[in-house]
Amino acid sequence: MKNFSEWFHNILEEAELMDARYPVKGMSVWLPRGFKIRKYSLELLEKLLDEEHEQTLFPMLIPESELAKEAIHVKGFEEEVYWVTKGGLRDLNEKLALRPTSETAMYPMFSLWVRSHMDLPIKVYQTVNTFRYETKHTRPLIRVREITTFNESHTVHATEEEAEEQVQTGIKIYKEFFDALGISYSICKRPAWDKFPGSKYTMAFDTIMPDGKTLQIGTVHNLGTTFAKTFDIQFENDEGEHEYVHQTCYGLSDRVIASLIAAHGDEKGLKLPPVVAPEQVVIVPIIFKEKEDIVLNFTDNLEKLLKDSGIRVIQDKRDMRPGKKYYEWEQRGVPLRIEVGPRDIENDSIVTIRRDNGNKEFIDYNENTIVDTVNEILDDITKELKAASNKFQEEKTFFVETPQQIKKTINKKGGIITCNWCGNTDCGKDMEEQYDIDILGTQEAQVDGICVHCGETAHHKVLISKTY
RNA sequence: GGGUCCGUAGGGUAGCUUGGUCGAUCCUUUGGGCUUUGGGAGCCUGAGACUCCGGUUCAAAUCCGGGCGGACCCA
Repeated sequence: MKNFSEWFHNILEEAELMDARYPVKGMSVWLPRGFKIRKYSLELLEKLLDEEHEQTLFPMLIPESELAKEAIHVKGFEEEVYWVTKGGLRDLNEKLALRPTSETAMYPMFSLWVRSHMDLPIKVYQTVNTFRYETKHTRPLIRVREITTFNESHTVHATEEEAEEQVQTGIKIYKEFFDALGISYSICKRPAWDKFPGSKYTMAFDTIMPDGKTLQIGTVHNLGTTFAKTFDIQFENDEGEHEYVHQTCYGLSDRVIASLIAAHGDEKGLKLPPVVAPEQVVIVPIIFKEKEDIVLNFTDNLEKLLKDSGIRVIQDKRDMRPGKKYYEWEQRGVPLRIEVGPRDIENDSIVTIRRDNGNKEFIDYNENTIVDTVNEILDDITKELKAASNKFQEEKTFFVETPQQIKKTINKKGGIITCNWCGNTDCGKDMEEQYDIDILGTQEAQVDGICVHCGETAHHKVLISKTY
């Protein structure tokens, strides 16, 4: 892929996922095919969350007074908040913010809900849209002004330990989610200057894009008691004393879809993991004059068999050359194509072509086993897509030991660089400036030696890259 | 915040320097018809655009000013 940016922009339109021509900067339209991918992705995620969370829905408007309560938090967002200032022709008494995220919408309510330790823990999530007035270059799904798909979980606990455990649970859920989609990732602790405003610390998932830059695709925050103190969320413990709660929150966004597209795509177009593909199988009947009925009878029957078993299948009977159909469905990322022509029917076989590796196979046709056969292939495609994505991220991750190597590696190979680091904020910010990169964060590791940048004793393994 | 560049059918473009030949080029898209179908077929016939406002001029897609929109670079 020569130019990822351009490829990404084009594929959204070519595969009929989104229309970015909506006349407001940073806002796009989900087209039916894109919306289905989004829907299947969300179903997968919400199923994982439902095991221990409950789904809720909070209002989109937040009064200025609530939004402004937590000083550090609001500072992190104030430059990108959209405001509603009028109701009809009248000025509102109090400005209302379009939620940039929902802490300040939810936590005043949590304060009402929590009375005793019996009310804890609370674990809720919602999937909503949020708004951020981005000033940098917007890009569909990656940097947008309306995040149309913002899945945010919020939990409330009696103890610090429980909150700490919940952070691990959040990470575990997201891992499972990304694994199911075959999206590779690295996890690290964001540096102090880049954590979620108001949080104790932030754990982040980053995936690597085809051009070597990384994209943040998920975050898990330990909020400590900051918000509890601001919004007065207290409970009565079993000794009758009031204590502040410990909170976490974690979220995912449209960027998951962006990384899904980026992780698996190639020059031909999308490669969709079967679990989220709007069409998992496309049947292309090869129709010759005088033999229409033979072929169509066969493919209609095949389509019904697959459909009845729950496979998302589409038969393409359009009056077009088969070649054109192949290109089109490949561009759209359908995992498996089945071709059936008169010749195959004579031989009692069908042709399968996998989108992930392009392999073409003639397989014997048996009505009783075809569903199993197709499911096996789809499962294998899922595995292969994930393996390929993980391999790419591994190959693009480099350990370096000198400042020269940082520059050289970033410029030549791109990707993620790991090295020893002192953990000092001044040193970190200096690195970001000097090497023109971002510090993603640190990972737990036994580190010997010195900081690659300042030469002090190293305490961490740090991840750095160019980012979106 | 500062700077550079750019706006021609749904998408991509030619024309602009040197105003007139533009009734605006080509590819793609798209309606209808014929024909055809094992990797983007062909033919016939239709559809579709000069970002907006003002100025200069006999004459503006083309020159000038402004608005709106977009891309990129720097802080």
